[in-house]
Amino acid sequence: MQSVSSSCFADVLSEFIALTPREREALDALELRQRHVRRGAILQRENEPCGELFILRKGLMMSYVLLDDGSRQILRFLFPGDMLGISSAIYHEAPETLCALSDTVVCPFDRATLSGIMQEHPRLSAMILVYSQIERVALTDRLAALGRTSAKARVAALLLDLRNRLRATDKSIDRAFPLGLTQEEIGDATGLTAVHVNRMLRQLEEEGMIAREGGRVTLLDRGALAGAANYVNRYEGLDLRWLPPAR
Amino acid sequence: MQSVSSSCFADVLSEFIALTPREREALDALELRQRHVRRGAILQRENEPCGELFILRKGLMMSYVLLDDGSRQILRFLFPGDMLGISSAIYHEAPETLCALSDTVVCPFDRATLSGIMQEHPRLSAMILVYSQIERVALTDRLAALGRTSAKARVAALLLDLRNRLRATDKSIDRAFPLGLTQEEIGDATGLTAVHVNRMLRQLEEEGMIAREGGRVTLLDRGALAGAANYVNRYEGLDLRWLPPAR
DNA sequence: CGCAAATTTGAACGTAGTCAACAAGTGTGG
DNA sequence: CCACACTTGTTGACTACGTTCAAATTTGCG
Repeated sequence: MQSVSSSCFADVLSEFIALTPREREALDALELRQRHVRRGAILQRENEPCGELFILRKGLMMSYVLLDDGSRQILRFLFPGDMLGISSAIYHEAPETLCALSDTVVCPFDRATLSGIMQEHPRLSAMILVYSQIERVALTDRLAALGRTSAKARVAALLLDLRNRLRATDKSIDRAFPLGLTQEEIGDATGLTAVHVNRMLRQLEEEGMIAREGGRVTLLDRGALAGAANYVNRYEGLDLRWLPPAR
Repeated sequence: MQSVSSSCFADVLSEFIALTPREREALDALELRQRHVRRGAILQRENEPCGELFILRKGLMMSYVLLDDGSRQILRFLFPGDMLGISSAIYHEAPETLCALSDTVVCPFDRATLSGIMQEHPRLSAMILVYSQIERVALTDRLAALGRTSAKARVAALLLDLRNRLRATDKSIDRAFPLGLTQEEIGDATGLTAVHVNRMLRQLEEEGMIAREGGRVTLLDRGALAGAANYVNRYEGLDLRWLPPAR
């Protein structure tokens, strides 16, 4: 664990509002320490007491729950700049597991630091609420996908979402990106079996909507994919004019 | 629309923390006005600009999205004391529709009022964040249910959840409660067809887990239902010791 | 190079969907 | 108070999407 300078979370917020120096300084407190987490390692386990929150600085993680028949539901993929474990912080025991999908770097901080920011910076409080609401809406989109769309649509939506979220931190990504997930993981995110995910990917490929080679996916026809998936990018279309003034 | 006195939302928060007079007064600002909404009426429509937020004071509502094949996914049932439309407030256009399932009373307020509370009352900001996280976790439970559990388990989970949420505002409810939903609505919430919901209810009844008569449901064996559903009440087990001090 | 994990494919199966018809409520207006 | 229309609930027969199981093949990694 070593000390670092500027906040990754602040960079994400800067996409939407101009942070004041004081605000930026307060956010830096979230990322004073950093910890390396190897691929496959678990940062927080479901039903265990949860001490810390984290900012994900580098790499890809996921949150999931295990059902008592042993099956897994992946709730969310986590990208650099995401705040991890807010929902766990409000419970005595974590409602979900956090696990690294690649080698990652996270910055741990405690509830008191969050509490301090909420005391001193109403506009940052509001932005944290906004972020948790964006996540909420993204979850409802996935709920609708699992409840009411076909296997092909769910896989297409996942590919589009991955592409957009990767692009948020790496503007060089356009049509192609490294998948970084096994077909079993795609299945656990979309409520399908790995076998059926395979068939759906193949079908999307045969229909010319995507191409695959060596773990990389290319979205050949984003329009057609979006149509098949009725996908909405929830990081767009925000209205933040009502936020409290910066302090 | 007429003026009323004490806040319904404050009552909900009081279950978890002791509000100061100043805090209670600030929350009263959310419920200065009230509006009656008839069964079936729509309070906010998906993809339309969203002006107001609401506190639900009386009755039952739901939020849902429509997919472009015309199918509907019900995202959440809303009960007295719930804050409605936070997620809509952060977007230019509402991501979901709000619709009354019974005759209801809501208290409309605007973003500026919320913003004002967040400026003056850090602990209330934190509680609003806590509430949105409880809702988030409840959504992930449903995501896991749709992705990874059987039709019977989803229906059982919905019945348990309805019972617990109704009981939160009416302690007289124990085993029996008025369902207040059509089988089609249960299907749209659980990702099933009305026909299959009917079969599942019948099966739960035949197995002695529930009883039905005239729109009322009785949960005869909550343990067995909870087992079939792996259901967790997310309004329990909170850890709020870290909240900022009241102001 | 050798092993384990991941992917691919086929065949059989089963859960839930679809379609259709009928019954039971529910509310409205005559 | 009844007649009618409409919504909701119920049931059966058939269909289909996605699962399960199994085996072969490829990929990635130590």
